Amino acid sequence: MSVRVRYAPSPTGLQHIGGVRTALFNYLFARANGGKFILRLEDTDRTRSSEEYVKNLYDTFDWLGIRWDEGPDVGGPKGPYVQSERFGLYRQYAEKLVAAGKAYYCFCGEDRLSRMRSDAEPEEGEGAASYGYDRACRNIESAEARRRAEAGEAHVIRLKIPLEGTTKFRDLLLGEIEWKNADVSPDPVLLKSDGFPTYHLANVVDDHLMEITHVMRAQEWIPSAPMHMIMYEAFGWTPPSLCHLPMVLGSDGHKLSKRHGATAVNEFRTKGYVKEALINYVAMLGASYEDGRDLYSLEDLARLFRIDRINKAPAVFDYVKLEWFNGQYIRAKEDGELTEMLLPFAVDAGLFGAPGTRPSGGQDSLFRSAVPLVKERLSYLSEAPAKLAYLFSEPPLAPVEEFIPKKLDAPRAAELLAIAAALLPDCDLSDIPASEEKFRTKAAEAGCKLGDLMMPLRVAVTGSRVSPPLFESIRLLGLPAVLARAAKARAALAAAGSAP
RNA sequence: GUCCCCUUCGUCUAGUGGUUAGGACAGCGGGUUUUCAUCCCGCCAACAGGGGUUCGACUCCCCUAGGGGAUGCCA
Repeated sequence: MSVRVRYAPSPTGLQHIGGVRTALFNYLFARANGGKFILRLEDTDRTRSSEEYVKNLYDTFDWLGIRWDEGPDVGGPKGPYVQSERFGLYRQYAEKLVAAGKAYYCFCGEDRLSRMRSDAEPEEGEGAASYGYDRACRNIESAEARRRAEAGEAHVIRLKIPLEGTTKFRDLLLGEIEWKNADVSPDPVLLKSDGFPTYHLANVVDDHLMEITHVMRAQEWIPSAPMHMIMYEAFGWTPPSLCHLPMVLGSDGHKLSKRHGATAVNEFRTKGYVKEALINYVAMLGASYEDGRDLYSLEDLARLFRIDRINKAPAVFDYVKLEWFNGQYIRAKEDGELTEMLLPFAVDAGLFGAPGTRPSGGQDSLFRSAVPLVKERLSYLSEAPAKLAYLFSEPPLAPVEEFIPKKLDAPRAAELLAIAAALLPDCDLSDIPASEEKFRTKAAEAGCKLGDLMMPLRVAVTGSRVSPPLFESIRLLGLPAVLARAAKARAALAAAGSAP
């Protein structure tokens, strides 16, 4: 039987790292085993589901380059792949369980249930309290229950969890897991009063109908696994293999959530993370592939993925390490591709005029030539515009002290700046080593280090002590502009020198 | 409260009875270098604790502790 796995998110929020991790592992497992990866939208919570989140889901995975073989947008033989479009199915299957005596109508209202829950809160100094539904409706005569339901009385359908005995299943990662039925959630709701299924029913019915062979989901689902097994048993179906993935935690050690910052994939994207880095990093959260390697492409991962290389313990999401991966992939990009990736960030940041302005022809070619200068200096794509701004507009004059090399003073800085500027017309800036050699010689004559000779010029040209390489910058900027900036800086230094 | 899962450097991990417990990120210290960065080299740093089993335990078993999760007409 060939492998069929699914990612079954509910569109009730933005896609975040946790979801991507689950999807990625399912995808990798399918690819590694020549199986199918299926997307199923679990939009059964009609108050929280929204189109906006569906769109975000598509955008996210489209960006990441993770594609499903079957799904709402691409179709497939087991559709529809949206649960709200399968509405009729669930009542039908729930009724089947009722008819078989495995489930029952429950007429308890929300008010009674919430009162019951708050009563169960452990009081100060009190011992064990029981939680969950008290099974009040379980013993209603079935004919009586049917009559009330048909009379229009609001109701849900609940699964009968056996009062005694145990339920066990074999988790592909965790091994044998056995539960006392008394510890399973007491008679969970299968069909809500609005006629929609709960996750539990929909997930079991659809996994069966869609012939899912392996369910890989986060470990937070372990407690509901026994109930699902009881359902498969009640339906007389063979359950899929289960594999509960370790959770991804925030730096505070808790389940990843909005509180942890930029966990929505969207935000990583706008901050300038590249997809390869995100995929590589997330794939390594809670799993390993081969020894001695850090960098894996999606294709590598798809080939190497194995369940027995997954870790059981939860993993903490580390932004710093992700940043390292990002730098690695940025540097690995070919210049042309990196330029295309950087361009939107430059446009948005207003590098070419007002934010949103496209580059002119000249700006475009300048930008292309400048990209190699920042490539090794980027952790995120979004950092590029600020680092290159001095090439596109004159930077504000730096404070005087910025110009002054260590242990020197303003007059000396002005002098070195003049020497450096005077040397420039004699340099062939397309030959960096030669230009550098000229400067080195001149620095020796002037009795200072090369760095000291370059620093005032660097600050004059780029507006900062920290900048991309200076000779290349000067070449891109052109001599006239550079000399003008140098002159302006000299004037400022002179003024500072004459003031006490 | 109850139930379940987990436990190797700060973090991600390798390890499947005999290793100086390896790698990566971070940190620290050097080197290359026109600044910054890249790159290179080095250092620091872990088997939660206690019992067993065994000639021998990070590896197997038990207990304790700690962490996490679940306990919804949300998924």
